[in-house]
Order: sequence, then structure tokens, then C-alpha cells
Amino acid sequence: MKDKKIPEATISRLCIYLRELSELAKNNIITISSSELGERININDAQIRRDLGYFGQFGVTGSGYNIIELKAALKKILGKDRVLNVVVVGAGHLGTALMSYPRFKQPGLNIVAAFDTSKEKIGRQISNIDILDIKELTREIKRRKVAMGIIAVPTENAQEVVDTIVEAGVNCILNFAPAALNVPENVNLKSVDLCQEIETLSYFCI
Amino acid sequence: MKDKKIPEATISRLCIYLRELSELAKNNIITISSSELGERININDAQIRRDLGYFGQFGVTGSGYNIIELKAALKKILGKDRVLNVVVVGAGHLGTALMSYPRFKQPGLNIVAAFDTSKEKIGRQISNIDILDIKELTREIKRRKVAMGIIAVPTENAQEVVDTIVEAGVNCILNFAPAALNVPENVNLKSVDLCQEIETLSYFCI
DNA sequence: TAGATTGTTAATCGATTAACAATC
DNA sequence: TAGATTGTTAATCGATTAACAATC
Repeated sequence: MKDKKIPEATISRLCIYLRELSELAKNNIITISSSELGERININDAQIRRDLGYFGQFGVTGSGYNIIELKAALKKILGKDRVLNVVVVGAGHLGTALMSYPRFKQPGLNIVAAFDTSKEKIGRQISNIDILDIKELTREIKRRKVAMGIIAVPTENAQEVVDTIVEAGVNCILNFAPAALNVPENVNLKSVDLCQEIETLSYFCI
Repeated sequence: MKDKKIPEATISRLCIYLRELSELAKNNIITISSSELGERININDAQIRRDLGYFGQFGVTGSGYNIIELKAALKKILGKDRVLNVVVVGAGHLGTALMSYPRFKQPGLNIVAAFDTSKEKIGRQISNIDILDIKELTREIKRRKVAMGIIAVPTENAQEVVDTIVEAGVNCILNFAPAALNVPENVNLKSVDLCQEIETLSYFCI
């Protein structure tokens, strides 16, 4: 983590602010106040000011934030001015779903390749992304200086894949396999378990 | 929400406790203490006792929890003794991925059907689940008394689908479309935005 | 100037964890 | 009985929100 003081929730909200500002920029509005912005996205205005406050001062007392400027500042903060090389491991349904989302293909995220074991898939493309043999994984990560790995393989193979990509130098992993994975201290692992989301929600159904 | 006092995080952890207890039940251990259980799943022992405390007293002072009994109690709490009828709307890659997870097909979740607009998909099955014409959605929800809807359609159709299933009587929705959806007060909507997870994580990559 | 809105401090809220009396 | 562990109260921590002086 870049800075222990900044909550992950703040970063997640910065993404939302940026998206809304991009919408606003399309119209001809110049400035927006934290309360107006907050109303649009259902977030408390003090929350917005506090989130921005972690990174500096971007507003003008009395008139609010310049939309273009704040948008640029947020892009910088979120690292969207740099390009991050990413691999997707597993070209099954979930991997394919991710690669097919238009928003997945944004400047800033460079999807180097997807990897799979299936002979039928290797050599093909999904949404213009090459599917390579998983045997090439380590080599490609090193060659392309990959910084993030997205794990979309079956549960039973997830730990093995994580070990491989960590060994190859990736220290940022988003895992969709419903497995508790072990990684070294310095590796930033986030797991999203879709089935668990369903189980949790089902409690709240009546 | 059943009870405003109980955090969603607690319910999510109860699922984890249940899964671990099921593992433990396979061996021949009779009881387990909150600290032993916590060590296995990396959760503070006081947290476990507090979470259980929301629902009653399940342990024996001095010796811990009876694994079989606690497992049964958690199943009851999480509603796994009842059957919840569920529809999956959208039989694209994400919908297919969900339906293909073995854990998705658990007793307690009855997947009534999947729905799609594509002529090629309608009439087929995915992982033994029938794909029906989305025109049948309202009728099937009413006929089968569906309690939960899982939205895995493209962003642009998500609001329309939500309106339809809410109108048909569903008040518990898990949405995977990256869209901010509007639902009535009484509807329990949880959105999971896979791309946003990636964006947020990418901040923490160096 | 008067009105509006920031940036930040203080207050609140909620969730996690420590501590411990009760007790098996 | 002595040791262990619960259930729960009190303490801590962190995040959200209110309030307001500073100031454009």
C-alpha cells in the first residue's frame, strides 16, 4: 500500500468522483461544489472534501472546484497518467467477461495478454487480447514488466498461479477464485468471492 | 435488512465460520474454541464470539463450541434450512461463470432459470440450468415465487431489468452491471463492480 | 461588501479488539 | 479444585459527518 493512512474506500470513491467529473466535463459547466457533486453521486459533501484533502488542496474557497482541473488532478492521483501492465490468468467465462467489458480496456491499463491451459483457446483472441499458453506466464511477466495479475482460474489452481506470478515479480493481485490464498507480506492481494456475495445477500432476503 | 443492528460484515463472516466448521466436521474433532477457529481463518477470537453473540449463546464456558451443533446453528441463522428461489438474468460470460461455479449450486439456493434475449441461447442449458426467453421473466418470477435476482446483463439494460423484476416482486438484487441503479426504498440492492475493483487496486500497484 | 464554499478540527458513529468476571 | 474459555462490558480504532473559521 502506498500510504497506510489513506483508506481503500477513499480510493474507490476517487474513481467515482473522476467518472462523474468526466460526465460533467462533457457539458459546459466550469465549476462544481462538493455539495453539488455529492448530491449527484449520493456521497456526503464533507466526505468528498476529506477524501480530496488527503492529496492536497484543489478547490477555491467560495466557488468550488474547477471541473477540468480536478479531473486532471484525480487522473494523476489514480495513476491514470501512467500505464500499468496487467495479465489475466484464466480465459474461462469470468476471464472472458472481464476482458469483454469496455471499461476494462481503459488507457492506463495495458492488458499484456491472457493465459490458459486449453489447447483450443491458446493462440486465439478474446476482445483483441491474445491468449497465450500458461507456460509462457513467467517469461511474459518478466519481459513486459507486468505489475498486476488478475486470477480467474479454477479454485484448485489458484494458489499455484499466485505462487508463479509472485515469483515472477508481480506484487499486486486481484483474485476471483473462491479460495483463501497465501502470499508474502509485501504482496497486495485482494480477493473477490462472487459466491460469497450471493450467500451473504441471501441472508437479507426476507 | 432483517435487523439493522447486525453488520453485513458479520453475516459475511458467519459464512466463513460455517465453511470452516464443515471442514472440521469431516475430521473427528468434537469441539473447537473461538481462538482455535480464529487462528485457522485469520479472524480475531473476540470478533467470532461477538458475531455469534448477535444470535444467541452457542458455546460452553471452559470448553468451546460443539462443532456439529454450531454448524447446525449457523445453517439455521444463514437460512440454509430454507430454499431460496433465484433467477439469473443475462446468460453471457459472467452469468455463465456464476452458474458454472460448483458452489453456486448449493442446497438452499434454487436456481429457477436463467434469462436472455439471444435466440441462440434460449432453450439451451448452462450447467443444467434452463435458459429462457427474457419475455418470460415476470411470469416465471411470479409463478416460482422468486426472492432474489442476479443481474448479469450489459450496463445499458440493467435498469430496465431491475425495474421488471422489482415490479414482479423481487426485493433482493445482486447487480454485476457497472451501473448506478435506482430501486425503491424497500428493495435490497447490492452492486459489485468488477472493473471498479481493478481500478481501485491499480492505485496500490507501486 | 455579502454570499458561498473550502479545508480542517471536533463530534459522532460503528466496528473491532482487549480484558475479565462468570462458570463449566 | 485448577485450567480453560465463554459472553459481554469497556477500550480502542478508524471512518464518516457536522460545524465553522478562513477567505475567495
